[in-house]
Amino acid sequence: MIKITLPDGAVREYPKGSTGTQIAAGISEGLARVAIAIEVNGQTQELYRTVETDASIRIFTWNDTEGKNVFWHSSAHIMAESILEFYPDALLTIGPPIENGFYYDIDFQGKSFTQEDFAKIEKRFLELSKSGETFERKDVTKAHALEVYKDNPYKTELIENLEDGSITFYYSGNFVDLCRGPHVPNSNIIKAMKIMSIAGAYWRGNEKNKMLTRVYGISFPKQKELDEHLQRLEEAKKRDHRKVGKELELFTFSEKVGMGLPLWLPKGARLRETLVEFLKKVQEAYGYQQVVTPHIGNKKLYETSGHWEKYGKDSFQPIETPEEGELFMLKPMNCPHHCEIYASRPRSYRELPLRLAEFGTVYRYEQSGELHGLTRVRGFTQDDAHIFCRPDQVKDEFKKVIDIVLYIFKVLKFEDYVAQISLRDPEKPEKYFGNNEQWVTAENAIIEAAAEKGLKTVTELGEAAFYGPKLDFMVRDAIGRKWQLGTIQVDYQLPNRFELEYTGPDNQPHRPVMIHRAPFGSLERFVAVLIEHTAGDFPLWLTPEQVTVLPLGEKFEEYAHKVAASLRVAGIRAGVDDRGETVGKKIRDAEVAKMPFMLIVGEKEAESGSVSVRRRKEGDIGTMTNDEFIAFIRNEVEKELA
RNA sequence: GCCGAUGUAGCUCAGCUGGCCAGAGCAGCUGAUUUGUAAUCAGCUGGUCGGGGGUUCGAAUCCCUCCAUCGGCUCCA
Repeated sequence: MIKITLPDGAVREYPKGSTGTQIAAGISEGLARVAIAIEVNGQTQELYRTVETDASIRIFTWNDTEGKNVFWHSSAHIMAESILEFYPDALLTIGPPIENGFYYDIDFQGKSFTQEDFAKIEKRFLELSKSGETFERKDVTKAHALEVYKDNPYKTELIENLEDGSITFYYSGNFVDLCRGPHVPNSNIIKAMKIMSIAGAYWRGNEKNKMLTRVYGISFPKQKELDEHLQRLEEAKKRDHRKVGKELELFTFSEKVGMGLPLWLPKGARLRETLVEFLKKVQEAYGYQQVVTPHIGNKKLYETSGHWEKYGKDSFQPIETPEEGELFMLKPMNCPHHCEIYASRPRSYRELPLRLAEFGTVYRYEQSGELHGLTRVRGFTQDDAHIFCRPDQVKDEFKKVIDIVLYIFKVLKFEDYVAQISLRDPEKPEKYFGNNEQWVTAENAIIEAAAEKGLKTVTELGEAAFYGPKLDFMVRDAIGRKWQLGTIQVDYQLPNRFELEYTGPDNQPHRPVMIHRAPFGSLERFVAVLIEHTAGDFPLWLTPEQVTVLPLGEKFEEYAHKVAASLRVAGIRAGVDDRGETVGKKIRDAEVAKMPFMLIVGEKEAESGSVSVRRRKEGDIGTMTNDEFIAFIRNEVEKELA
């Protein structure tokens, strides 16, 4: 007998050589029915494989990420099998599962594979999956593997890099593929499948290599789940910030101005300003000081900072002054400027931490194919700040920045987030700048700060920047998509390069530590995420226009304007819809434009100095005096920001 | 930058396999209507069919090229 430890710590005994299926069945029949794979001592494997020694195990189902990965990986095999039936000469390369489905990169060798092929591949896929294929694992020698794939340079390359003795093939139906596995017990659990799209992808992601055709697909255990998935995609399309931004007249692009350079329309600019004011106020409370620096900087500045060397090719190229021939760059980063502000006079340890904040607009040359709405642009504004502090202050400063980020998330209702702690790759210390002691201090400061703030974290080794470790916030929006927002990074490189110093209590010069942080990241990207998170239905405090006053006919326009003016004096963003349209039409337009409040004013209201309040999506909520309404809406805003 | 798709009025879209003056709805303008909680009525304006080149008696429709957008690849200080 062997001892099997379950995830909850329970230990059960099974006969030596039990299969994963038998172990699952021992836990419950229901689990055995939905089991997809088993993890044995950290290794995921097929359910039909046997367990020979004591082990701790987990059973994976469709509800686990690992289970989905196995499910989709097997689906990729079946899709490849289907495709090969129609394109026998196609060369397979790799076909992994991804976050939403799977893909297979295929060299069609000059033949074209188009959207017209999707339907027949899907049909064949379902026939094959229904036929109940099993995935049989076979160990093969390297020599054999190379022989089988002698006509496929991609697989040959993969095999070359594998260790002899660790190479496995998987046989399913008439299909065989070089594959590490594992796979589902039987293809018949895959009940629904759709090819989503095709796209070009370089072999091994290197643009010097041949471009392959990447076929994206997704599959599910139930047709209903596929339908729901497609519906979610529809919903995402409806929330697309490019579409909503156009509908709500927030921003636009112009070919004449240039691709990737957003133009903020009045309503978008209003929204953006509100966000800026909001964050400025929060930052002031936390002891930040605003600074302003120019949009261009001498190329030497970026040579000093190291950005020219490392990112010069991703910047707009320097502009030369006509007389002196000096080179200036559109600034790709604010930090060098801020370093110079720090260095503008001698600094004492007493004035640290020094927190310099700027809504700094930067310009970066993104490749044309990279541009995407507001999320990937060539000119954008960072909610940047640099904290210059003593090494022993790093942890406290981190905690304060975390507080700011969490407050923003709370106010904007990003309720589902994790913090990613990015540390050094311990195997490659030479990749990083700064001495070991500094790294250990900074990494521990981040880990402790996150722990003390009770953050849900994941730790990634090797994801740190070369100049320091960082903490990034990933949020899930209202429809479950992940976005990376705020970032906090420790930097040892810049203070050195700029030779920044402060005089310590010992009257000796010391080097400060620098923390880069941007809770929004960039305003452009943040607004895009916010649009998609809220579907354009912004919270009252943030929405570009809060109130529209609707006069019942010409006679009451004067009163309507008076009401709107008094609201504006009270700091409420209000306007009047005095078009010669019916009230019904104006209400409809306001509802469509996501106007939170509509004030209908006619004879009754004009006489009594009141307004009839209609709240978006709710309808008529009764009559109030002007002052009552002002108090009411202020209270609503306060509740949101509390 | 690369692969693929798309590009018709301000917006959303129709215009099939090349052939009468290129259409609709919304928006805009003009006029009438002066409205009580999600679309009042009528009329009008508006398009080098992304730009350029070519094939053809004839091109929005076919071909080439450039530009932009979309989906990916790569990268992201």
